[in-house]
Amino acid sequence: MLDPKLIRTELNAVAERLKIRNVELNVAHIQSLESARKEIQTRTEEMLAKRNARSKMIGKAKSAGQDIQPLLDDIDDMGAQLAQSKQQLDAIQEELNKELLAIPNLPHESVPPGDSDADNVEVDRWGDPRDFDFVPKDHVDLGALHGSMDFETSAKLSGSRFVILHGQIARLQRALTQFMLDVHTREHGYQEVYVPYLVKAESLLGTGQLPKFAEDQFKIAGENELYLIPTAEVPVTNIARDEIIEEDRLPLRYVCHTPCFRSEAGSYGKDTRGMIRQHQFEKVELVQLVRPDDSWQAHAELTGHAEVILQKLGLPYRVVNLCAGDLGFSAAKTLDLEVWLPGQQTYREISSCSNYLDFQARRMQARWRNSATGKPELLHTLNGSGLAVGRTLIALLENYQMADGSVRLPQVLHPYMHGDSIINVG
RNA sequence: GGAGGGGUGGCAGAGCGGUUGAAUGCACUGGUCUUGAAAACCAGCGUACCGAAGGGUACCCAGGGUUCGAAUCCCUGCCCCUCCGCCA
Repeated sequence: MLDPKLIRTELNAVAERLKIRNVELNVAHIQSLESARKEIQTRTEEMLAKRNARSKMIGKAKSAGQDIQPLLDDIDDMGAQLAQSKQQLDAIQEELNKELLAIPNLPHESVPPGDSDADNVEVDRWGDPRDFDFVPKDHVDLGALHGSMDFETSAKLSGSRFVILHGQIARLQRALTQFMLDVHTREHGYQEVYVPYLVKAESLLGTGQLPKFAEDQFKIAGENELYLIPTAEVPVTNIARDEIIEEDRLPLRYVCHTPCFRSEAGSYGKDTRGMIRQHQFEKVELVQLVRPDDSWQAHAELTGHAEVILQKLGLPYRVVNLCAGDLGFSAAKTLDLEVWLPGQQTYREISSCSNYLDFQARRMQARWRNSATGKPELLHTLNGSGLAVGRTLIALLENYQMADGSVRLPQVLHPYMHGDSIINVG
């Protein structure tokens, strides 16, 4: 959520800035709501003040032992009027709040203009795509060759966009997860957390998936309103919801491995082949809660932490600055890491590292105590994949395949594979 | 699933329906004292909204209700705790 003060005082400037996202703010509507709110609130509070003063007088008279009956007789009935005024105020505040919750974050000045991923700007590139002396297969063909990536049986169990992994490939996914967690906890100073995979609507509201993107979430049946998490970002960031964190505990750096569940509504026909876009996938997520002054520095560091994984695995990638049109709802800026996939001859997103500034923190009331002012102030929140495990698995298979379909594993993974250096076919 | 007990400021913890935004302690900030620190003492110390200001309004888990007046009484919901049962 944007600062309501900003909406009140700089509405036109906010609307102007949001145009870069192709978001058209209904300025007139918000302005009329706001001025109505002001008027009704003032009127309501005046009535309340009158009522309070009167009641206080009765209380004084009574404690002084005076007869309060004349005072009671004198009271005109303003109850109905007050109730009506209160109701109007509630209604208008609710509507105003609804409007505010639907406004996306303001893009940072370094965010390039543009409408789609075609307008994203490459800012860095690491590693050279390997030269193959044979035609590299994609991960689906490789998986089939190994007999350990099964989309037919998973479809029988659960429908499309699921997978069953077997044997060494299943183990490789687990190895990658352990490897990533170890690097981030041992080398980058993150604390490992384990969190619930089902969350309340409030938590999704806090990070910005609700109310606008309800159709992207899996909501479970049952008496409790719970959702499967689309990313560990939701439970981990919400740890700080309604909390005031002491300054000496900052920055908080969490790393968390969870499955992620996405309905992928609206992506029909997109990435239907293989493991690129699944309803369920594994991810290792980095989350940081920092002092506002530190968030851009933290964003650069966090992105670097995700890059380290790709570098250690020897996977070529590029860094892309998302254009305004491709930027997520809550983010002020996002750097995507895109890994090279020889089977597709293209770079594909494997990590998304975002700074949300105080946008999520305001929704969640996640605060810290500023020792300079002594006051609680909003935190800045950030997160990034470190990395998407399923896509890393794909990238490894495709980049390290050999002519016969076997896969040579990078050194760093050998300990996690019980010393195996190659995944052989058959 | 059964039976009880709770949700009050950063924390702990009081609070006959009336001058309570809320005692007290801790923590925190400033001051006195001290070479310095500790201790002691004094003072200050919630959040949000409206207003140029004086000031006003709201908030004691949430939502309703009773009342001239609700942290305090009633109802509903949510959450937590204890005991019993069941269970990976």
